[in-house]
Amino acid sequence: MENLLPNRRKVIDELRKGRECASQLQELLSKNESESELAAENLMSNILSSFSNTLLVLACNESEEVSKMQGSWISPKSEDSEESCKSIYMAKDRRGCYKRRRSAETLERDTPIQIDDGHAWRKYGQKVILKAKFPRSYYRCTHKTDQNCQATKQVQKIQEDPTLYRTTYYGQHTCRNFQRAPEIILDSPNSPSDTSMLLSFDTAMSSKQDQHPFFSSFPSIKQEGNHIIKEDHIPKSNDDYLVSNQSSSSDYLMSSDLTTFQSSDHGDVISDILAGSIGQLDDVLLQQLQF
DNA sequence: CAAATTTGACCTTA
DNA sequence: TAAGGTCAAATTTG
Repeated sequence: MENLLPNRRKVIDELRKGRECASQLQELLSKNESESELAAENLMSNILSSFSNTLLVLACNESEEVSKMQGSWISPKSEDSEESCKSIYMAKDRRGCYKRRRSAETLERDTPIQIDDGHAWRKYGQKVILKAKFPRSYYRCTHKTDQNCQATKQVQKIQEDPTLYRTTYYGQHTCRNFQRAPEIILDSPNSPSDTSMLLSFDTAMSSKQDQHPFFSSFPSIKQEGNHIIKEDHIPKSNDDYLVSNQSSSSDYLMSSDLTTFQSSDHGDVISDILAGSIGQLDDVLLQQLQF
């Protein structure tokens, strides 16, 4: 719990300065057209992202409530939340008897690499999306068959920033996965995320099942499809053309607790920030940091 | 050999 | 009808 840095404020300050500089530099670079500058500009984007994400993480520690939704989560349920239940008819008994997306419980998140969210996923499709540079991959829970777990997710590389993947989660995990947790549980500092459940207001979506609808609190050892922990390269299952030799530092995003994603208004704010340009980050984020 | 991925066909929705 | 989501046979992987 007390993992707050003693001089956290200073850190934030420094980060802020750094990001400000990076921001200015980016501005400068954007005025030139040469190719090398384009590359540099791209780099700047990444640097800015790092700053921003770090600030977010720090902001997470600020308060428990805030922490849960801010782990770089993006836009809670964007779907057509209103008319979601308009097409209930499930077709013939044939192959395409799948119904449309079940509920509006969706969640997006951008991560530097394909993050391991602690669940076992099985890839079941990949599509080229119109006007999108990168294909979209479809995953369902590995336990769809044996436990009828309905959770799915889609992963797609973000066009504006190919170093990031946008993952959209649908449905909740109803599966119980016993095999992957044990060894990691030893590490206690994470466990408060369980108690955080108690803070969750929306009993609506937590219907007696797993406490973390989309994620478990712990990183898993392996994940099908996209293992992020493997040694030298990231598998190109999603046909990533880029090298993305990111560090494995994505762990900092792991503590997110979904249960709050629709209960807070911060979620929207943050999502807008991250989804859009990072330049606006200062205003809102720093407000939330309010130091 | 079982489980995971790939990939084109099939299905639904707008 | 086009675009996106899913299925499932073929293929790959461990």
